[in-house]
Amino acid sequence: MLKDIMSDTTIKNMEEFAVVSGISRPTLSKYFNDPESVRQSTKAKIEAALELHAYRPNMYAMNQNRRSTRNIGIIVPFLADPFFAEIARNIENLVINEGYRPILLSSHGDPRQEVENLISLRDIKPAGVLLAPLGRASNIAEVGELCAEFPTVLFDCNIEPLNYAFVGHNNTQATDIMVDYLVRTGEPPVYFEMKKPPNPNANKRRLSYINSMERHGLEPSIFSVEGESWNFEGIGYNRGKELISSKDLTNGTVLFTNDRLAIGFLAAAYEMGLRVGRGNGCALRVAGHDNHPYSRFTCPALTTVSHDYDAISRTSVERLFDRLENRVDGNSTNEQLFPGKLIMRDSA
Amino acid sequence: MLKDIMSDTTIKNMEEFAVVSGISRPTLSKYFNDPESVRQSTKAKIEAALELHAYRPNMYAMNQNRRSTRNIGIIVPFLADPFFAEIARNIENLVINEGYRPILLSSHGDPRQEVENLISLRDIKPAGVLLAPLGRASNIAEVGELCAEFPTVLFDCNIEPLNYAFVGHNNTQATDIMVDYLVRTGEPPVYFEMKKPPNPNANKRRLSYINSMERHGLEPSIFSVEGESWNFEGIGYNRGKELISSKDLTNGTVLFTNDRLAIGFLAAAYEMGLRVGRGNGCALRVAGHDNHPYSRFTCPALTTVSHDYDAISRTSVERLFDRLENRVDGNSTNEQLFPGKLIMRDSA
DNA sequence: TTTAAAATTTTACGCGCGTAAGAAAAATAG
DNA sequence: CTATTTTTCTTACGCGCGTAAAATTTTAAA
Repeated sequence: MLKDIMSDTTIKNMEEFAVVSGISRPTLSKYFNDPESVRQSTKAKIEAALELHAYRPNMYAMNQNRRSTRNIGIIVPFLADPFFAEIARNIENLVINEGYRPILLSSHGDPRQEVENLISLRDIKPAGVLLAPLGRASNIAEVGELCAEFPTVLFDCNIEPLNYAFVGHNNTQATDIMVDYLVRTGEPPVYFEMKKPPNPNANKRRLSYINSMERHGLEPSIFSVEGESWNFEGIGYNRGKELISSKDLTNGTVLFTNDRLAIGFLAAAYEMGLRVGRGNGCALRVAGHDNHPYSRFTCPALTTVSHDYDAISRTSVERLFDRLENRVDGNSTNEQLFPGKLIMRDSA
Repeated sequence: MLKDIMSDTTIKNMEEFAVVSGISRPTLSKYFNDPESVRQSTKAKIEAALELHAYRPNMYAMNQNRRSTRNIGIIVPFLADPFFAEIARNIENLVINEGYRPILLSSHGDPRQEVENLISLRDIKPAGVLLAPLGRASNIAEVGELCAEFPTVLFDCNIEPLNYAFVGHNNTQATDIMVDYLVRTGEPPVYFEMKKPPNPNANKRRLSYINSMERHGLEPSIFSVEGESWNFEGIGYNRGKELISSKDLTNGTVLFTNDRLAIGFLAAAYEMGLRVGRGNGCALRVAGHDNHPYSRFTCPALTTVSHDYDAISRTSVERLFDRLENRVDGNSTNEQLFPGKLIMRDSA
């Protein structure tokens, strides 16, 4: 590349770069740690030399000696879910903008993988961690140790016994507005969820559904279906087919605990000729929860409740950096929730 | 944790662990580099001590001095696409099984981000790299430098001028079997693609479509739609709506250059009351390409061509490790393609 | 049991950079 | 222009581990 052509010598370390730049090594070290910490004139000299000689400090040597690395560990439960992929992308960018290096790990829906991630995260000595736990299957003790060892912010899914910094979605309020909307606009909803949901958010949602229905003077009715994996669409599809053919679905509205189950169910309904939607001639209304990236493209488009993705990712990162840079007075509110927003589409 | 309770001393480095384990530091170093390289009896001693004292070598100190790190860089163009998320997951696991540490980066569909990734990858001094480039927007020079600097295997999308190790999907053959199937079973397909596809695979597919049609003695017909982002579903949806309302879609079958465009189109068709499928009473057949994880759940379920995901990810990793462990005679075939498989569902 | 081979220990140096302390130089204030 | 503050330079040591070489011990072979 250009830089190598212009310089006959290849810079191997900071010592050599000190020679060609005419700046002493300790000052260079200071510059690379924070470019603003040196005089403007020396900064200019360094950057001029950098243009010619293409040198980057050895990351391993740096991180071996620094009090703190600039790594931020990010762990999500299931990256193949576009929902988490989007959140991870947001968070990554925010972390980079703070001048840190995001390191993204996915637990792939597997508790053992999550523990593996927790362990291997220690190897990189992160300055901080943003962790979205698997939930029910998470190893609480291991997560607790991580929180004790590194500044950590949990997001998306809390582990309540830990009572640790958490930023997430207000499942109770979000479910409530959805139930309210459904009751106002048609048949009251029955609820569709997994018997053993991987994520405790599901419990909050179920409870909220029940409360909401009772507040409306209506009888809650819940389908709890089998299935333990993260293959939610598949579960929604298979259980949906069974349910539809069993004719148990007497009611005209189904509220799903999350969009991915609803996506699977909609495919099943379509295949079985069951017309879903809010229009005339529709046998069934369907609503979801999460505003999954694909919920716009279901048939019909899925009515759902959106997380405040933006606020949640932004706040998670902010809270972490507040702690890293000590601009926080210890124990602010542990749990920080953002309200959901009703997304009205065609399915309900 | 248990280990800390049982040992009064906290092990800070290998020196201290040498004392408590009764094994010399150089031997420990050897063990941590390859547990099988020491005598069974000493291995047992070390692992017994490890049970009691919970020590892990400092990654930064290790990697500073080792001839080669055990990091494998993995770069994918767009992780929020479940297609790539799935491939990345496969590859990650394979890399872990080889005893290496995968480091996953996403270019988020942005060429600048890709260059950033290429650069920041150098910081971790990877032993090898598995790179799925953005394609048309990729900085060929930068990718070329990476290939020259580290053992690299390209996958999913080749950068042909580089003529480098590549493992991918046989777009030509895959499109061909789809056209063949469509011609045998109904109206010959018109082709739907983006005018400026981000990925050169699209060019292969278009060409194959044209050749295939001509071989059947049929007139190729192509809709090239606008749109430059990676928001394929949105593009398929919006252009689909236009196309359907313009009545330009005289033909009864549409073959999409990829599933994500088809997913968006199917949503548009549904919304506009256009009945898609292969059965009686259907106005239009729709087929895709990729066997995207969500293609099972479209309405109707999408007929498509699948990549041999498994073979592609496995072979990519194998080829990389062949080079890393020198079990390869230099220049085997550069380009290695795996055939697609027709997935017959309800949309065509 | 003797001998050769293999594994381990001892000793010692180096990797590239962080960082501390005092001296020197440069910028700013008076 | 001198005094003071700020920044840089020089010097030096340490981080935790890889690794080389020679001495020593252990194991396997004869």
